[in-house]
Amino acid sequence: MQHKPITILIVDDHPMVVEGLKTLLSDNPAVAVRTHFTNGNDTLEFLEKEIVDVILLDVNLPDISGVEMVKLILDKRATIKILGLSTYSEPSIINQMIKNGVKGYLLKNATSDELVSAISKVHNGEFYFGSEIQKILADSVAQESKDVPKLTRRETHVLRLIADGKTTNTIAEELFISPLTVETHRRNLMQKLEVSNAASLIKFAIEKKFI
Amino acid sequence: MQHKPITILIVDDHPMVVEGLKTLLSDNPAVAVRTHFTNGNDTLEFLEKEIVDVILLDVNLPDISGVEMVKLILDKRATIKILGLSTYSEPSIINQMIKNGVKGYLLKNATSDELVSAISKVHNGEFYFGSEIQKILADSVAQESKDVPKLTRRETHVLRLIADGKTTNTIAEELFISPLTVETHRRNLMQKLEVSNAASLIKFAIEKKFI
DNA sequence: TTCAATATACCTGAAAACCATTAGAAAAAA
DNA sequence: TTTTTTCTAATGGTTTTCAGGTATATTGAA
Repeated sequence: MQHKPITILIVDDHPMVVEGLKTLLSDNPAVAVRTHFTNGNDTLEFLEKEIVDVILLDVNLPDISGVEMVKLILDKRATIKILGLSTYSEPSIINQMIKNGVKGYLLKNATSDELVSAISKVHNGEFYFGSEIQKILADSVAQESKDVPKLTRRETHVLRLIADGKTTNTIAEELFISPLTVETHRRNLMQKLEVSNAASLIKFAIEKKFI
Repeated sequence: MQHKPITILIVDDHPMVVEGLKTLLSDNPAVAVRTHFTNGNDTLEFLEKEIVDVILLDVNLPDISGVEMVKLILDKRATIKILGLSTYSEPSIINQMIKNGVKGYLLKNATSDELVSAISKVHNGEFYFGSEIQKILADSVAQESKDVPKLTRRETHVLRLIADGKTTNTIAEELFISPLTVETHRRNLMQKLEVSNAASLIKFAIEKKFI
């Protein structure tokens, strides 16, 4: 049975990758690369007038973040299936992309087969996440549920300032609150995070990207 | 004037990039991609018997680190010109690669022109570093010369332990020295690093990869 | 071998951080 | 609207850090 080919839009600022994708997909009659863009704005402009079936979207574009792009594209064209594409796998970004509506996610070390399979899956309304991505997702879910004890906004703010090396008094001045309050926050932070000194607190802050 | 084409070996575990490079280079009669490998060991095995002019070497291979690869390749075939290739630019890695003997460095968002130009330059015995890389190198040199005030081995060790969240007494026990000595080290560290509290000390330690 | 750098150790006082607990006001959630 | 959470603040005490200086053994390089 002969279908119309799936039309593809490539959005990636790496010429090597763009050419690679085109080459990898050129053998396959089931897909047709319509065109490509190297930044977010051109892509959005194109989508004002035209439409494709699947977008291969690099996460790191020079102008607009991948996470933002997903939202903007789907606001405009809700039916387009977006397949995220990145070199390394950052759980938080992947999570956000999924929250915003990507239908699949590929690492750039994916094989030609994976690529085609991912495209046809998302085009059929299914999801596609490679085994590596699935592992990351599982890990991040597991971590989220146990690790991070949900800091309040104020606590997060105070933690950031503590980790900046600021003293209790400085923080108090900066936030227009009493040093005693700052100390209370610090103590609550240490309790929540189950640490017993400032060092571990700062380590936590840096590791969890609070800084 | 018609030269023999420059023979190229591509080493990268991303099929998309490999295909992209091949496509980008296929137009140009001055270069000829001999073959490609997706890991370090296969590459080294190949180089036992064969030789090429220029190797396009991805920094992040699955088996051997890029830095190590440069050394291993040049140990075997000192005349080969190696052009480093990576998506993101990590100063320390780039520096190490250069120390080990790469003749140039490209980011994967390089254009086709840059790519060809880089290849021909390194083949002619020149160096090639894109403007972004040059900026990184300049920055890292500038930083190195002023920032890091050369900690002694002991100080580094103590710093690591402090940043691990260990108390003075614990550190003292662990190193079989007096807690007072640990405090002295801490004090000297703070003086050297020009910070006035433990928090900043830990931040320094983490940022400078002491941990 | 001498000298400089390093690692070790100690003292002291002031400042800051840490611990435990309580509690009212404000904001968010139910 | 009521309930819960969060933010604020205080008391009072203990521990740790910070900053000043001093001093000795060890090590490595000139």
